[in-house]
Amino acid sequence: MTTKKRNRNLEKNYSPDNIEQKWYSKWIEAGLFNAEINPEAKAFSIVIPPPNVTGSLHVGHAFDHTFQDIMCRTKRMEGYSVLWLPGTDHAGIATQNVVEKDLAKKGISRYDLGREEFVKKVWEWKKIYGSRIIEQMKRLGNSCDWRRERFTLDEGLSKAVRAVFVRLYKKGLIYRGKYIVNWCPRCSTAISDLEVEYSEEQGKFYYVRYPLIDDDGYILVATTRPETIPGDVALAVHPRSEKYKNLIGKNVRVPLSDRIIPVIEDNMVDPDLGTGCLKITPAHAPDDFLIGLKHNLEQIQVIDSQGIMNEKAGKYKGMKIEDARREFVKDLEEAGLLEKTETITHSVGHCQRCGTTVEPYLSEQWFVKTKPLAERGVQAVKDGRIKWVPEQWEKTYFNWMENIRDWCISRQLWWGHRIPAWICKDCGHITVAENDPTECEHCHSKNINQESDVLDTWFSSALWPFSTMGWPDDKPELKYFYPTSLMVTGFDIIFFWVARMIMMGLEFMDDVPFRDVYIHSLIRDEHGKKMSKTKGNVIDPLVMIDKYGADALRMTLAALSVQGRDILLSSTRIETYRFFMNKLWNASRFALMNLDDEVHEIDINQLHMHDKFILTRTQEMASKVRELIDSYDIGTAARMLYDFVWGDVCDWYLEMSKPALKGDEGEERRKTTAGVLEEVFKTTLPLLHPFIPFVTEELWEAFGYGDEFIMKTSWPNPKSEYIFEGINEKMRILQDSVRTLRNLRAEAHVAPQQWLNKAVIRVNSDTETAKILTASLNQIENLCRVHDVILESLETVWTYGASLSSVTGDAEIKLPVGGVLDVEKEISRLKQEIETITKNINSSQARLNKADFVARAPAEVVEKERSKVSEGTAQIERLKANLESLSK
RNA sequence: GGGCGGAUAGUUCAGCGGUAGAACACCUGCUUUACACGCAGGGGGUCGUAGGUUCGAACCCUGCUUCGCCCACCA
Repeated sequence: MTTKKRNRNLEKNYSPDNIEQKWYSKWIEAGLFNAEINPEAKAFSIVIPPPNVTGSLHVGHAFDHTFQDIMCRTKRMEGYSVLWLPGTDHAGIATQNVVEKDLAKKGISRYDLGREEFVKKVWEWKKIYGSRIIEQMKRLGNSCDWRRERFTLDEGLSKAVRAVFVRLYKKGLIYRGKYIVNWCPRCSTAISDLEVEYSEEQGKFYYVRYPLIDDDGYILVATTRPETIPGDVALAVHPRSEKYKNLIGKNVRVPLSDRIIPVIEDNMVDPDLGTGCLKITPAHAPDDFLIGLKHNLEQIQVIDSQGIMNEKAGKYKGMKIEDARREFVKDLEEAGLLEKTETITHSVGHCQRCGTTVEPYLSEQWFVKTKPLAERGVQAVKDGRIKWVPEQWEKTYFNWMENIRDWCISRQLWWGHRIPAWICKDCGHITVAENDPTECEHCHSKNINQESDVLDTWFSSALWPFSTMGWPDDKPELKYFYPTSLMVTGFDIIFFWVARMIMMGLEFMDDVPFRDVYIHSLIRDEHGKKMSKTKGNVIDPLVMIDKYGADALRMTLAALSVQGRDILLSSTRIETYRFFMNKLWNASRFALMNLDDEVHEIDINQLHMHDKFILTRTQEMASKVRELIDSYDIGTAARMLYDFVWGDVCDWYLEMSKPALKGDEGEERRKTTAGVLEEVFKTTLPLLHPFIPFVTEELWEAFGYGDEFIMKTSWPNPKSEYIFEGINEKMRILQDSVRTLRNLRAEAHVAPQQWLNKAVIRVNSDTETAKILTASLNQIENLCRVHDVILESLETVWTYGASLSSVTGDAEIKLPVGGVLDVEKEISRLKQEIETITKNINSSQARLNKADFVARAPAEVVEKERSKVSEGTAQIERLKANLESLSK
């Protein structure tokens, strides 16, 4: 005989406040999140998508983390050795911008401080905000191995970044060159194609005349950027353009200047766009740049890195782009060179971080040659080495990877991994090395300077799955936990991050970075709007945790999670799940009030139908929830648990167990019922634990199981001795009868607490229904608050006087009401009921009348229709008999 | 220009081939000793639209309407 130390003094209402903090500290103390290399166990690993150190955790993170935590906790319970590796991202531009903004408040610019001082300031910022984010993760309940926390700019990762850079460079997969890049004049740095966000905007097409040399007339060119005309070096037309064929090879004069430029042909020109003639400005437009290279044209830069016109722009020097444009157009007009303007909508690129209009800018930059890397990445998914969930994202991935362009990785910033390249002032040679060189590797001059640019922040993120585990050193962690099992992230960073991790993982580990990648939807507000600080519709997870508790927030996010649809979150939703915590708490409180210290065995022979029902359902939950979680469907799992606890356990089982627990059914029944209750909670709490870790741990202890943390228990295996075939269907008959009788009570306006004297259930005595109901009469009396429920055959002569009647299945349920029956109302109710059933019979009959249906539909479907007809017909007969007796 | 996703009760969403479900909101009645963070009951939907496949369609296929997202070098 075992006994447990139960805590029967639970507060009446659940309060998460102290409980969550308490358990989190205990878990940490006990080292329960620590990932250990255990050759005996299978590994399960996740590296966290490192949040930016720029701010605080938002509800999107909370969702992301809840999902990962549910996976990790479940896998631990399933016996895996689990690593959930946490960390944060230095977030290059984003962080530099916030710190700069912060400094600007004090009137300081980064140039005032100088590079070294400024970077020091950012590190100070990182210290404060980075640790704040970590604290927030802990409040959520994240079961990360904090001993292994990493930062994308820490020493180990810097080593990895350098190693990767050098190896890619030596392999020819990183190159440096002067190209047109996307340039943010405000951030004063190059950005990658992905960091440009396009939006449709109103703009103007200026139709400009380029006077022909040696000929009368002019060529008309449509441009949106007249201020770049001083940078023009040619006009281009399509080689097969009828309109311009004979102008190829002629020369024109650049408007408002003396420069003469040629008319060339190039098939990149779209003859149907604008006037069909394109002005070529290689320094300020990507296409023009390519055409310029092809035709060996000069690159004349007229706008500088700050978006200001330079000396090549002549009189416009010093003007901002917009001002220069206005002035230039005015001058064109005065010179009679502007034919017309036309309003158009075109898409304009903006800097992802600051919204400034992006300029195509010619500059010296570093690039990753992505094609060869991408090919392997595509192959890995095609081979099934990486699985996308939901699968649809595979297409998006392929589409991008198959059309990938080289990745501009250099940033003219101060915060980030400085590019490990040293440029020799004497011979110009570039030395790329993992360790700081002291001399030029080519001419051995000591006169070398390190490249001042830093790397795109995503460059270091791309290495995250292996750099965090000690690469390039040969660490046992790498062997054991790499490839990681799962990557959980949003679709917004599939290209930025997921694709690049795949490429880098394959290149440097020769294996995929993760087996499965789960892409979840975005969290929006209750109206479907994207949450943003400016809109003021942000739901702060920390505020929600303070208000409702972390468990409630987690359960909400889990239950709302659906594949392929945005998630709309509101605080009333969280409230619903907050109520669920209380429900679970009180159900447990009830159980504890009725459990002895002694743990009672379940005597199978003592079980009633509802005991068998709840035992069976409990075992079903153990296997179903596990299956759902293993297939990443945590939404269904959470909702199923919610319904099970609230519906099956609380609404039905706890109510039905009351008489036995009170001792009304004898001591043996009391003990067995206690045993069932114990089994239900001992199994269900662990199933709930991954979703709501805190409250389940607290209850686990209250039940007296606290010698071992619930976190450390194994996932419950369904026990076959507690699975009773067909019990759910049997239970349904009881439930339907109860519902029908309760409905009659409500019809009769009987107050819920009032006990009625008598109710009658009439059913043929040799039926299954009769058998089930006979065994459950006490339960029905109890659940419906009727002192005496009488079961009698349908043939028995009716002797109980005026009554309300209804039917369910093959039973008729009657509630005698003495002389107070409202006959009129009862008649119309019965008629209504007859009508509904008749409609159902008719639709079933109509189907059965079709030969095709009977011939082609599966036998069981046909049989179901037949029984619906026969049962319905019988029900109508009974209802009609009741009607008749009323009409008399 | 390509691609993807959504359109189901007042609202937010499940369901994805066999007679429409949940939560919230709403209505009726309740201090039923686990829980008013609750209990019991109820009203409310021709499942965007037009066709097709099928014995049978909210569910599969095709067009259309509509909302949203992503990609692409419209000068």
